[in-house]
Amino acid sequence: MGITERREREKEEIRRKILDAARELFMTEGYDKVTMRRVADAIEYSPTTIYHHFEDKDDLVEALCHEDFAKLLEALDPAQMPADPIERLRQLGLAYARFALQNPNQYRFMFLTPREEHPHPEDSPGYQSFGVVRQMVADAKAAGRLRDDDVDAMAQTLWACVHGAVCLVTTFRPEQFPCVPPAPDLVERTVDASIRGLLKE
Amino acid sequence: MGITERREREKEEIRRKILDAARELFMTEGYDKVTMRRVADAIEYSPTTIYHHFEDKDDLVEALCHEDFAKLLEALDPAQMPADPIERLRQLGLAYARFALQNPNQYRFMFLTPREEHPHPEDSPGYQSFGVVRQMVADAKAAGRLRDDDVDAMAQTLWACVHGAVCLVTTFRPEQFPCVPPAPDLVERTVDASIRGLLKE
DNA sequence: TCTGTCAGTTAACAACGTTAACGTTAAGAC
DNA sequence: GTCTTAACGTTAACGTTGTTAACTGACAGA
Repeated sequence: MGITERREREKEEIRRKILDAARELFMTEGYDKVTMRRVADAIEYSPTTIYHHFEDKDDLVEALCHEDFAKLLEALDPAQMPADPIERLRQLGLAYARFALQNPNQYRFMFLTPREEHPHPEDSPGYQSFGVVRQMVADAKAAGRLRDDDVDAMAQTLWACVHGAVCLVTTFRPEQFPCVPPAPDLVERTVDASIRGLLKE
Repeated sequence: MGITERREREKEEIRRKILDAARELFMTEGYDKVTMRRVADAIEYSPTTIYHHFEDKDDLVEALCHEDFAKLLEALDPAQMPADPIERLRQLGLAYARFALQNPNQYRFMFLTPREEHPHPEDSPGYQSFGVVRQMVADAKAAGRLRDDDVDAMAQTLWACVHGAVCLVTTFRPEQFPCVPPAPDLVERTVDASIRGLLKE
């Protein structure tokens, strides 16, 4: 049975090659510039080959971003956060923002592109990432530090605020910002303000 | 000179027709579905004609959104807001969100599409819209209600938070939300939390 | 040795943004 | 009244995109 295994391995290898080439293009030039032909050129295969490994372009980019959700989940590792529940939340927000600013194109696709697709399954990194936020909010609430009872709503509120800040910063170049360029610490300020807005008192 | 005037008028009319047809497509089906050919079909002209009125597709959509910035500015009319500076800010945030939720496709193009283009000129509705926010934050600060001194940074923070909430709500359908569907009042909650996060005390 | 599967190819399709080349119309110059 | 010129419209094409049908060749298993 070593032959079919080698076949499997080879198939996996070229799938990997496609993903790597696509990621390179995606990170440096964005979604539009990832054309099937350019990816094919990069790996020195014909465009049709890609369709033997991915259903279509969206499926390819989806696979790319599936991997990135795993990276996001890693970046949010609670083990690396301080003990104080509020300080933990703060560091979580900053880690999330750091990921977004370091991978703006992936971030756009992950959180800014409407999907026809079904929800993330419960064991997916995407689902789990939100679970981390939710858990930390629940902890802060259990510690009596939050003003509200609805953990989900509070977690979503925090997420929304940080999401908004990184969207603005990654969409507009500084000189395109309305009136004045973005405060250099806009993301931090947003994290702080949104958390403060949920605190008791 | 009545003739050249009629010519002008006719030219303006077809420009209007193009814009209206494009807006219809844009609102109901989104940016991708606005193809030059479909717009041309809708107004019963050849695609080439559009190029006599707009430089290219982006120029067309840009013109569309220029009109929408004017609508946004209208929607933010401070005259319709209550007197209390904090309550004013709150109503401003809600009005902004209402505009975004009612015109999701335009909103995406206005605030979520990276532009090569230069900043909005000072007298443009886009620039002025942020001016409204800025002014209300300045008023609240003058009333001694805010904790911080940097008016621009605070205005941007508020903007970021509301922006984030409407982005999430317009990007994901409820069943695609991670873990649980969005709190029905997520936008309100975000407005409230972000303002609260800037208050003195 | 034959057969069927599977990974890869070429060549084409339809749709897109865009443009060159070509009418047609009519305003303004003489 | 005739000529020129500009404006506005057309058709037909170019190059690019995602995608697919139809073929080719290798090779495991009977």
